Amino acid sequence: MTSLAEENYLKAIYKLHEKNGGMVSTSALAETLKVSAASVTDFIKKIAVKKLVSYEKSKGVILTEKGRLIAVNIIRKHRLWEVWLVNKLDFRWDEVHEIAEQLEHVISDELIAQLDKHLGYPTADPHGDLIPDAKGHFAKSISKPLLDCSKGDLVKFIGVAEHSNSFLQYLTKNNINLGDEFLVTAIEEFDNTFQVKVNNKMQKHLSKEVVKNLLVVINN
Amino acid sequence: MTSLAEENYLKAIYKLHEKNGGMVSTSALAETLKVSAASVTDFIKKIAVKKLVSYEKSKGVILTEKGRLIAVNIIRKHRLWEVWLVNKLDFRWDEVHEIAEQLEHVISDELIAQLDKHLGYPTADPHGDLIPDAKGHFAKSISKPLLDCSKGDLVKFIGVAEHSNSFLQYLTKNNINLGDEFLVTAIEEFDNTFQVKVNNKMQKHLSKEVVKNLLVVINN
DNA sequence: ATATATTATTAGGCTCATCTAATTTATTTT
DNA sequence: AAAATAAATTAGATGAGCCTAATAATATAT
Repeated sequence: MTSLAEENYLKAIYKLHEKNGGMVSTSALAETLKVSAASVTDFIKKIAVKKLVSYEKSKGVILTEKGRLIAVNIIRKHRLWEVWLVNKLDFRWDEVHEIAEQLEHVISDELIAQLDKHLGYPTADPHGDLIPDAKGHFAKSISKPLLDCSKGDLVKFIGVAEHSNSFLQYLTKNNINLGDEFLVTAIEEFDNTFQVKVNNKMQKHLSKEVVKNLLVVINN
Repeated sequence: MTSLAEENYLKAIYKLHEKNGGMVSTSALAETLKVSAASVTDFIKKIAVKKLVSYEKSKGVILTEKGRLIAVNIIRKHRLWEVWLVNKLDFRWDEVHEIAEQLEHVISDELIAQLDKHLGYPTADPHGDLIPDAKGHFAKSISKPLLDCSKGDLVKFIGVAEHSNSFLQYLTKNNINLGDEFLVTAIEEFDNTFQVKVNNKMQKHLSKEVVKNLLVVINN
């Protein structure tokens, strides 16, 4: 059916397309999957035959609907497992990715249905990423980077755009957590650094790199 | 490190040795792993080089301590996952084996430690099989088949010797559950059928095949 | 103790997912 | 537009884990 390698290729194609749009290049896939470009060319030719991607020689690939459904289903499983790891097993949000990378490949629709129920049908994972439903449908995201906010905005921090452990740990270390309320008290035009008041208590000074990766929704 | 195939071979060798004692034959492994005898010969030569088994040509294999530790660890993971599936996700005891077969290969000592804690450090899986500790040590089993009991014995049903879905479903259908108390009211010498009073309520007539596979401990 | 039947091993090959090196195609730069 | 650089593809090979068919070793029966 769908091998481990196939699942990983489809997921990588999905994520790269989501990030950069358009066709996904051989080299980008080689980079994210840590295999040679030659291996990628080989493999995508095989999954193109299976109608999981459409492939234009030397241009790149894009998922077909069939391929997209498989990819989204893996993402659904990945995010549900992450919720479980954080909410039930007390892992931190910077510890769960690698474990979920393994769990996402376990095959059992029954299992995922029961897990979803056990977790109370969560709509987002511990990083604020939306969890698609069993049919591969995502809720419409209403968040935007804090960078796009204006002085005086009162917002709620609901997700991260960057998932690196170093960024997650930076936030934890600085006591910035999902659900926090930010009031933008000042924006420095010159370097795009933000002054925010967190939960109406501590004042924080955040770099452009940080505010670009904090996803927020306008509060009320 | 340890591939999926390797884990499955080691587990199969462990289980066959546990069941039949002595060296494990090529044909028995081929049968349980559903591969050809030639593949088994090939594979055990490889894991013998890795010192996971000791192999005597045409005699069979037996696990080394190194191999045994890996096998027991997989069994530990399998049984912990089964407990989770039944206790937390509400699966029935006849539904969990196949799912646990996949989950047991997930690699993360941290995960297993947290899962164990989340489950309250269980000592047996939903079929009454003992769960080894993280060092690969089993508690000494004190159960025996109901078949070995005598008239008048008051015992507690704590495990099954046979794990087939048909047997598990037979028990469920007949409302015989782990933890039930049996009073042996009569034994038919001729065919080894047992009359038992379950939980001091219903009287049941059990075949030899059944009483052979019900594991019990003497109550008080 | 020899013949028969069973079980195990060897020999040779296959597929999957990967690799490196060589070549071709596409994109930039001058 | 030609030259230089970058990206993608092809060709040929490898290791893991499996296969079938042929042979060898062991166990069983006569």
